[in-house]
Amino acid sequence: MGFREDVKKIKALTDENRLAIMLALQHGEKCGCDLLEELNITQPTLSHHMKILADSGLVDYYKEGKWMHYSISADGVREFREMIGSYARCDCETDESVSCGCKEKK
Amino acid sequence: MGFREDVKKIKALTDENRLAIMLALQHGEKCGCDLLEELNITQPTLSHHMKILADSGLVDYYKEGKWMHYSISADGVREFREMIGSYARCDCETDESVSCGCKEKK
DNA sequence: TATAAACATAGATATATTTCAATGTATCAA
DNA sequence: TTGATACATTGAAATATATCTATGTTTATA
Repeated sequence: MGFREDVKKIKALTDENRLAIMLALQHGEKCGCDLLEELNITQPTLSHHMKILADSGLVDYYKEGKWMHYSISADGVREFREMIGSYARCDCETDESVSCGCKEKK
Repeated sequence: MGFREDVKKIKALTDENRLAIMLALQHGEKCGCDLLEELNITQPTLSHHMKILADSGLVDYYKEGKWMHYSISADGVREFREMIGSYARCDCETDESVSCGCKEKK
């Protein structure tokens, strides 16, 4: 099972600061210094979070001189949502023939 | 910001066993004993994970005699995906006028 | 070259999470 | 009533995570 990679990607969104960063990037790219002003965290902490978001594929980045520019990855977002959808889904027409073994234990 | 609750919900899917449980429930409800047979974990560990999934709203349950019956919550899944989509999204037509402050520092 | 700015890395600490063994509770059956 | 089954709770141990301070690296500028 390749759950480990998916868990790692989903963990990108399990931190309040990283959620705030995703919202901050929704209207276009920003550099690290801009993000630092919006979030009450230190620069090393921001660096830590941006690495996690970039590794997940949700955030793209490029370096321009001294500045790192971050933006939401449209492809990353699409793939992320598809991946989430593969777990957060249900076959709503429940097939009783595959229901649980307790039925037979009665 | 109400990020804390969303982080808590997203954490429901950041464990390999809980992802396996979501897949195991995709074709209909199952009782705890069935899930125990599929997952190489102890009963208290399963109980722990089911509580987290139920608290997130992704999984419904009811008790029937000795047995707990678990199933995917269609409403929970829909709300979960909408919540994820509020963070994993981008306004793809980037408005340059709102780009980051570094532009002016040059 | 020397300095400053932006960012990354290393190390330490506090907290959170996963897991299990042991035990408790509720339900059913003999 | 007694024993067995299914599940929950408690407490402990190992691991992971978030955060900071201190420091290193890269780039631009005086």
